[in-house]
Amino acid sequence: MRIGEAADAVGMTTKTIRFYEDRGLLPPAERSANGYRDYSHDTLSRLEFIRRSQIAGLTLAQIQGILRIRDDGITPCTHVRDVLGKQLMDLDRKIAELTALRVTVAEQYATAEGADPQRCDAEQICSYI
Amino acid sequence: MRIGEAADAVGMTTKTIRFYEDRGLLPPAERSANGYRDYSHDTLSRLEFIRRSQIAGLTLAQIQGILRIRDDGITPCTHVRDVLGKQLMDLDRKIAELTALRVTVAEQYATAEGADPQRCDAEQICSYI
DNA sequence: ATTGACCTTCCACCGCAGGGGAAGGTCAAG
DNA sequence: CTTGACCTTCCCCTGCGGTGGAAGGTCAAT
Repeated sequence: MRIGEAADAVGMTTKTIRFYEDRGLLPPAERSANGYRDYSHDTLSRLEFIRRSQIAGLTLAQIQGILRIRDDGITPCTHVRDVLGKQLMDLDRKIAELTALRVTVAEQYATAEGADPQRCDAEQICSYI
Repeated sequence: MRIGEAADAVGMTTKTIRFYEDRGLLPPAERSANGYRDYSHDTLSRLEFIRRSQIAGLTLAQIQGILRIRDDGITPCTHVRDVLGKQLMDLDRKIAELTALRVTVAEQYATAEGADPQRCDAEQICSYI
């Protein structure tokens, strides 16, 4: 199947598929006699794996790491578990950071809500921030 | 004061200060006879305002919007309140997204933790994701 | 007179995940 | 035999917030 059909099948653009090949997430594509990329069903499941991984918030570099292990003929289970564990820690850290930031901004917003614009000091641009 | 002293005073690099001038967050700097930028205390408080705003997670574009209003001689209080309100909503949305993602990843991690690598199917690359 | 620490402008680059569009080749249908 | 829909490679652009470095000017101290 040609690249456009593959793209339609997995809901990506042809640009994205070529980009993944360029980045090494896909092996160099087979070519038809006319030079067009020719994809098999294997590529589709690989693309779908990439999409599922992205939904889990993994970066292309992390996904590539998993694919490389699979391509070496090794089951990537252990590595995947580690990557997911790291992703959990990253998410916890980000959520904690944003939650702390939310507290700060909520205080500033509360101040700005019930404040007197007269007291706004040009010297420091804005007294709420 | 020269740009290096200003940078030291507020804990930024000279590169960053020139970048802010280029982006319009600072007015074109006064120049000494030798062409060096010459900063007054006003610029320092402006730079400190930028820093405080960044700590609140505002983008340079949002900060610029506030500064522009102040530069027009208007107290930016109302605008600041709106920006902070939008920032609160953005934070809530991001926290909700990350929390939902965390649930998904935690499930995948739990599966990967107690799973049998024998059942790992090469067809779909990895059965946990 | 020269060294070293500043300063100036300008252009390019980082990560991240692609998108835009030009210039040209290929193929089936009308 | 031309039109239109594909495909190819190529390089540049996006947003975000800067950072790096080259080539050159300035100034105080030695």
